Amino acid sequence: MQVTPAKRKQRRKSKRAKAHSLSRSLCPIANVLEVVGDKWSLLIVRDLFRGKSTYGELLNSFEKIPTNILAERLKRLEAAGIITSSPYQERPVRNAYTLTKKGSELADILQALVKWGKRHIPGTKIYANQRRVLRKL
Amino acid sequence: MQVTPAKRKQRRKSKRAKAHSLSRSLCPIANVLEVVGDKWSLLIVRDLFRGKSTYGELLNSFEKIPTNILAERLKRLEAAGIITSSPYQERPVRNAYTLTKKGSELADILQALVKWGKRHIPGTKIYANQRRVLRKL
DNA sequence: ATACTCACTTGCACTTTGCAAGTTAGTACC
DNA sequence: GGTACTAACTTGCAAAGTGCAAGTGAGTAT
Repeated sequence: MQVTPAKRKQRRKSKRAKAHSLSRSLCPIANVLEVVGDKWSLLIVRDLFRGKSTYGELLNSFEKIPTNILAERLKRLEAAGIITSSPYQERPVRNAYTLTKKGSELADILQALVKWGKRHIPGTKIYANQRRVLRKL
Repeated sequence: MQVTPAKRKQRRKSKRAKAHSLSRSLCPIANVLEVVGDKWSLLIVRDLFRGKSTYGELLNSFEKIPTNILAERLKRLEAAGIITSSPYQERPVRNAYTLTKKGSELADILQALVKWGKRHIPGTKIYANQRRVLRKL
């Protein structure tokens, strides 16, 4: 109780302007990659398709996403309207992350990735559960 | 004249082992993202679909890819069997980059990205030329 | 009161990116 | 043969991002 919080945020401002032209591109490909064009975002979406929903479940993905990256990506994905978080229980509050309609429509992209990967990268597999979920959409 | 001696500067080795588990994943999504899951690779592929082929043409993409990034990505994409480079003229040697069959089959992924982007990101467009090329495949 | 769990947050070393400037090989003109 | 120019990279370096481990806070269990 007596512990002083003293949270010093001290966020370092970027000195270099972030005004990179990618975001101003009219190309839908460039714009989509701005949102989900990194190594982890689509894996999080994949896991949500697979039925995971809590922070802990997502953290235990096979690829072992670092916890700070997961937290940051969840914020970004929520800000982008791809996922929503809502408490599934009070006391203690536990949030569940779920795909929005916009997010669930990423299924086409995941399917295309799976199709290409299975054809061109040896040794890849798809889990039955995931296939079923992706088929449905 | 003789072929110039390869001036191989010593590549800085990473001190931290790069043995991240992503590459060991069986999931095709994770594996595909290992290869093209960054901000630039698929834009290069997009431009090759659009008909660009030389280094200079790719450098002048709307999104202004930095030149060292372009050079590095071209090497990676070639190593991954997604593109090939071949001289289209001698004296001076000029190389043209083209998609392999494996690379051209990324069209499905690009199409899925375009479809989702047009639906969910306002202000995006697709160029007639690109649409035609992507339709063909 | 102590230990434990979940869901994060913070600190920091290391890595990747992005910008600019430099290099290499050739052509063009004078 | 000297300067100018072009294409295709390469290099240097600071800024931004990533990944690991450790810390935090709210709540539960004993």
